[in-house]
Amino acid sequence: MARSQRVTLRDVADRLGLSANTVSRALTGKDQVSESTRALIVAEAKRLGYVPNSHARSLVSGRTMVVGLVITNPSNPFYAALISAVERQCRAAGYSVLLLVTEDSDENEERAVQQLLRFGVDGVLGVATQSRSDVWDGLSEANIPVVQISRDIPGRGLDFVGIDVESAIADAVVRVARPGVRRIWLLEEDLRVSTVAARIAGFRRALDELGVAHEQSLVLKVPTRRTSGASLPWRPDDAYALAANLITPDNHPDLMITANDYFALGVYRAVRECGLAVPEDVRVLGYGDHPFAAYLQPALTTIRLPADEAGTAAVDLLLRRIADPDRPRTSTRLPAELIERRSTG
Amino acid sequence: MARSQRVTLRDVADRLGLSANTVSRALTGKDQVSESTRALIVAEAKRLGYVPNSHARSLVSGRTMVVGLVITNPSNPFYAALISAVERQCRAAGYSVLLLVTEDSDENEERAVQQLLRFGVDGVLGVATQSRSDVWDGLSEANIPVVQISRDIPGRGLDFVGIDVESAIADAVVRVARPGVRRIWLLEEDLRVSTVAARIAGFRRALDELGVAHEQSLVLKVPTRRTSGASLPWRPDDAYALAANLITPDNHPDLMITANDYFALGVYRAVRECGLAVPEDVRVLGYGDHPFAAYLQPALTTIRLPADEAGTAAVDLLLRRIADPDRPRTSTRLPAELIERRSTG
DNA sequence: AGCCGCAGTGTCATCGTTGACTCCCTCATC
DNA sequence: GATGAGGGAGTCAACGATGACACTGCGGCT
Repeated sequence: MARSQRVTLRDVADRLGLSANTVSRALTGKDQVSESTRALIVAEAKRLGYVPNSHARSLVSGRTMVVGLVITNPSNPFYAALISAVERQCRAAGYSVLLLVTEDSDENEERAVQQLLRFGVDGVLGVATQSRSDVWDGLSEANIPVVQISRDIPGRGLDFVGIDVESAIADAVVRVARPGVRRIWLLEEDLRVSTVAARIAGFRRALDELGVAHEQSLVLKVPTRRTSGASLPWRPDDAYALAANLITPDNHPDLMITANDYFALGVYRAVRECGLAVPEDVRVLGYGDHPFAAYLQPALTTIRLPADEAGTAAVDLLLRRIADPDRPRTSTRLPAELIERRSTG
Repeated sequence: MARSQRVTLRDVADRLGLSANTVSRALTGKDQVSESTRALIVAEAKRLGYVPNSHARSLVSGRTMVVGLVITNPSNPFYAALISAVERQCRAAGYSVLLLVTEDSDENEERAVQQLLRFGVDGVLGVATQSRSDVWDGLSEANIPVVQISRDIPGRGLDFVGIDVESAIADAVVRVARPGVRRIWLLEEDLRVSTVAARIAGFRRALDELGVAHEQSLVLKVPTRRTSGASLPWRPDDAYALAANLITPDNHPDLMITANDYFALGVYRAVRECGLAVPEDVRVLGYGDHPFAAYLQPALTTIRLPADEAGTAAVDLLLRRIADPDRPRTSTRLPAELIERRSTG
């Protein structure tokens, strides 16, 4: 198999006795070419299998038609859905997606930003690790627009699209806590990110609205293992271990809120194993509405996150920002919907 | 905010009264530069915030340090894990990942290949739609190595890394079907892809080994909805609808195999609702070992897929292929492990 | 002293495409 | 028939980096 050289504009031009520039104009739809030669050129380009070289084009035009997508962990179903939505929306607009995974590590995030700078992407969509707030400054300095997704770094002048986590949790807890519910626990991730903070804030707000003393309540943190592998960030086992240690027939919450539906699996087991029942003794409220939630016994009440809308909105916002770098900064928080099922009675 | 021009080699060179070429040599680690000037250059480059332009580099070198990853649906947990593993392995080798999603559509797949050609990626990892077998030829013609993942298109001379689905299913079914099991049903996806074919083949092989008449068995296909959205490809509801229609106390399989664990959720409900029990009346064998499987009631026996290993192996293979285009074609099928739990008795 | 070799630099061309500019010819106009 | 306008095409430079090659000294050798 001969190492076939790639077909260039010149190849097409030489075949037809034209200049490379004319071929370029013809193929990019400029109007300084007669329709007859354009037809010739298009036909010949197709015949030779001409494919434009995007690097050469980027080099001279300064645009790449590539968007960077920085994600902490694609196995997180919310981010997986986000990736799909972002890719689809970018594709529709003619952009390609360069995917960078940070695994929630500082160092990877920095390297990702570096890669994006080398590439000179036209824009970036990113879920920040949030352990440092200045990591993304390099992009701003290079005039590359950044839209933060899900996690907000305030004060950096970046656009943001996320979910109104605090209200979602607050409203859901109030809704789900019927009279008689006094002890409410929250089973959280052990991460220093704004979404966790927002869930805790929503939880507290609910306690206030319900008039429940904060002392009766508890925020538990499931130790986070940095999954270096390609696995789900949340392990039901970890939630189970923590819950099983604390829940006894004499000491248990009336309502348990979990940071995700996978943790709820662990809680179900812990509750069951000490002879209690969901929802009679312990009501459970999940988060994320993963597809299995409706099929648990009892079916899990949870909060559905609009991942698809968030991804689409983020891309739309980014494209508008690329088109007009001077438009005012935007911060959008989409509402999340409570899905009531049997686990809350 | 002034539209800050990007810092180039020339900028660094001019500052120091050197030529651009010397700066290039210093920064790329060539040995024709004195250590003293190299130190000067490195310091100045850092001070100015120099970032190499990858497009310029690609243009002249012909290499991009980018790998294309073509996936049908990132919300499929197996592919999500694959994405993570591929990205991590590529990152470790200094490659970036361009992500293209096909949504199992012909047209998108073709566009993806086109994009990869424009980009001149150094290699491609792809899950093929398999509705046409020649879509990937363009890449081969351009001497871009392709490693097929999970789904194999034979006869195209492409490297392949996948899972030995047929043996996994065959062995698992034989293992799980204790004496007394006569009627075995398989609940499949309705897709014309090789993995589905392999599961069916494994199923048939198991029937033969068990000496069960094929007439007593059934392959059911859950109608596939093309999820244009960013959602899971498998809906428990669909499996439930199909299973609930066919399973009655008088007419039910002794063992039900499902193409994925989400379908098993639907089967659980269908079995339960007609007054039967898992595993006493109907044993259930899932596929994929999704994290909730261990937490179902009863816990689901299923097959664990080595997504992480597959992704890593695929990247390793691709890199070796890039290094040596003439090495013989490789086809690897990783074994999958049966995880026995209560749903099979 | 004269020559060679080599480390350390600079110069030039090149990758493929596009933008700015120039050129030429035709056709309409007076 | 001279003039101008303008469509259609070509020429040249440039984007930023790198490879090939040329050049400059300096030290060591004969």
